[in-house]
Amino acid sequence: MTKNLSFKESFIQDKLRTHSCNQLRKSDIGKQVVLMGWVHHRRDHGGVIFIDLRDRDGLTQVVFNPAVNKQCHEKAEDFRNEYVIYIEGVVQPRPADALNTNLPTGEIEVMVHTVKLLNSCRPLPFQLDQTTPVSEELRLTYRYLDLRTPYMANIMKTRSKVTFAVREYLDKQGFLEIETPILTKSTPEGARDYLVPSRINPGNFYALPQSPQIMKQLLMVAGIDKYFQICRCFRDEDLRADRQPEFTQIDMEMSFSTQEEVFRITEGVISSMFKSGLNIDIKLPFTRMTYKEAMDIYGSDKPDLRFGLKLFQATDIMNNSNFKIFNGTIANGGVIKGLCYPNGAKFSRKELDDLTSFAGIHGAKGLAWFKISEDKFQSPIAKFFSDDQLNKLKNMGRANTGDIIFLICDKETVVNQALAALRNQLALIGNLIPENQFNLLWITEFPLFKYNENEKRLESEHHPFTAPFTEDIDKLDTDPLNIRSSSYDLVMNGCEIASGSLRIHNFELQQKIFELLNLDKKTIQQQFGFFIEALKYGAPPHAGIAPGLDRIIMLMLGLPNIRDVIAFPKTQKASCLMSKSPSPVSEAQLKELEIRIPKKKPKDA
RNA sequence: GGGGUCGUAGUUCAACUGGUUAGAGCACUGCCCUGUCACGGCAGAAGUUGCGAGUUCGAAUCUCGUCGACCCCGCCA
Repeated sequence: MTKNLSFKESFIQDKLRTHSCNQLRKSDIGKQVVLMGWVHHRRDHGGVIFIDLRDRDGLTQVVFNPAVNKQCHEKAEDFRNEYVIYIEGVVQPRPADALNTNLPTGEIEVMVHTVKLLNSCRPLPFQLDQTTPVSEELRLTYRYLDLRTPYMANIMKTRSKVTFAVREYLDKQGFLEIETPILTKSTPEGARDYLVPSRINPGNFYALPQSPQIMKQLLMVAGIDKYFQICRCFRDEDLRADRQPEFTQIDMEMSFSTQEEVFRITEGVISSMFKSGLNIDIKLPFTRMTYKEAMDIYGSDKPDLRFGLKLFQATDIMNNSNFKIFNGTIANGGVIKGLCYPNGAKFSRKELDDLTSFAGIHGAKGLAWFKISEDKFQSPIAKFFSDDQLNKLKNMGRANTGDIIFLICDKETVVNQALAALRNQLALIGNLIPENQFNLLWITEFPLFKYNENEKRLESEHHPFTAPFTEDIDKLDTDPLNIRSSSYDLVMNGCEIASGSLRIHNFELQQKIFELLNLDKKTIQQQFGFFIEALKYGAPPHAGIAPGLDRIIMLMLGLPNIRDVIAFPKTQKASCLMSKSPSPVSEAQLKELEIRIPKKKPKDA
């Protein structure tokens, strides 16, 4: 047992703290106080010992002076980093030359006259003083230590405040918070489900919800009128910096509602989050843009509007040249789009090669570039084009001397995807993105369907419960790919942070949509039968949206990944380094579930 | 499934082109120090260079495989 640690003493009995470690100020001088917390730093001068006592909220310097209390001082000699201690003492002013202006409590200190060791601490796997960086691998393995750091503690506090603000706002707007099942039903379409085997019904599985979509619509049928839930969603897909297999949505649904009302409520939710989390007043209402506009000008349905670099059409200008690759691609239905990057003529050959391979990662087969100098177009392919073409290109890109124009020629989807990625990349390397700016943007009028080339069938762009755009509804049988939907996304700084739609509340229309998605009658009946049935019993018109809580907080705090806003996140391989999950289970457990794991074949077999 | 970056003491990093006993800061241990706040001083302990093969007289360094972390593509209604 650690020196000086007695089990008896280590329980605090009936004593409570009088203050947190970020509470005492000059006005408290003279008070008797009780503080408890962690030893953040110990400074031992042989005589007097200073300890920075830390809790969630901050630091307070506590002083052990042998001249004041010998026993306390002797105990403090053995204290080490992260020991948990109890102190009683008197708040006193610091000497005028020993103030610490870096600490809110820096004008005072507590002279200790009673001390108890509540717990000791082994040497740490990493230091918590944030003076040296720590690998994330280690932080995740000892997440409970990582969460003690002011950095993580502050994120958790902000997250809590923001979440509370959401509840408060939606409660005032008349929303009911209702929980929906975590053990629910697997449905086709969408992401891969996490499955949970049923012991009582062997061979059958629950699915964890990708979102409570159907349940919240059923709550509308149930007359709940306005529902919300801060709910966990699960999707068994590969992870990214901004994607975790379980994440939290602010799930909302409202009856007898319109897009305008959903926007108003959502803008209220978001602005209350910013107000409570950052004390920032977000400008309302948010900007709006149609999907078509966004794709035309930015090549993306989540454009970052904090910088320009708009795309332009160059198909007509650059067609019919001596450059056969362009001509051929256009003849096959391809397009040329481009963007002008100011002062880009100074890019080296290596930088351009890097940008070309970057475009390649995002699907482009090549990246054409034209450096603009006085009366000259420097480019490996300039020779294939007439002066007239090149001048028109310069005009189209509004290029000046010293700029560079990039062109990509391919199928429109590829062109847009690659140029949108290139646009973001150029903004990044050119430092064109202003800091501390929050650009919120509604994208509307998404297509209802997209075509899945592999499966040769229509897929929902949003989800199958999305209502078609009223004006386009008669195209269902004739021109489904050109139907717009009543769905909308909210984009912040080029990141999708919410997605929603007006829903289908008519069972015949819902059935029709399922059929267009090429789901056979049996599947529809098995997977969605109960839902279609519900729509037959007086389902009201309803609409909803689901902002992603983790992502919004990540962006609000300007963090590079979503893991930092989640207390116990998973690694890119979806495992928890701390608990080592997922992990094998016992034969007995598997037997109970009637699950057999096939033996792994040796690799060379 | 694919591409890329990385893995050295508890930790953060170093170790030149393959060449002596793999070094330093912090943490840790011991001693000293009564106004520090990333306190200071002296001394010490601490290494399967992720793991496994291979090349070589010789591997932290080169090659292959494997495990893990991160970023990206595919995927994510």
